[in-house]
Amino acid sequence: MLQQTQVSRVLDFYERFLSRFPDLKSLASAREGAVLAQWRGLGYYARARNLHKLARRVVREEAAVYGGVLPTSPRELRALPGVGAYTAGAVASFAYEQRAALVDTNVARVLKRCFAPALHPKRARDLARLWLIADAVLPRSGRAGWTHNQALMELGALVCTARVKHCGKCPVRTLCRSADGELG
DNA sequence: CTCCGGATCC
DNA sequence: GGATCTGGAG
Repeated sequence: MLQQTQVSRVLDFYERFLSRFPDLKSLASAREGAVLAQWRGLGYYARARNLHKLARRVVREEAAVYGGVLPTSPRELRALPGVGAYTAGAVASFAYEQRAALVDTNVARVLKRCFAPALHPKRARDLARLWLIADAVLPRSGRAGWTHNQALMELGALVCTARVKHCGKCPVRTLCRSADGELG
């Protein structure tokens, strides 16, 4: 749901959706129409269809492989419908505490401003470089990586925002290559 | 690279 | 009015 959609907008849909489909099994046994009905109003309906396919694949078709549970490595997650590089990294890091980098729109902006101001995250070439930076600054352990990734995303969501950045309140302004203000 | 939804920010 | 939002598929 959070793919290209603001958290504040997702919250209500998330609660209602999980109330209707509490786990992968219930989602897999539902009709696609029922899933889309819960999704109505949120937009990007391919996400709903992909999530439904994912549930059926994990629970039914490849139950022998997955055992009804999501895999833990980014590479395996990436192979599932609707799961790209970001979502794979987010699930591996946040759900399973694996050591995995993740670059969403927030992290891309933070890393760009902090380490590589000349890059343009919209270009695939430059985004790939930001992924390399994300991996380079990622702590060794999965547990520390969880905190690190949460911190990067929070920084992007609350301080290093897209429209109005708040460099004066930023904890890493002294090492940021794009920071405003009298401090460098 | 384009398309996909719609609320919200500026 | 345009940009932006915890992207991914065709």
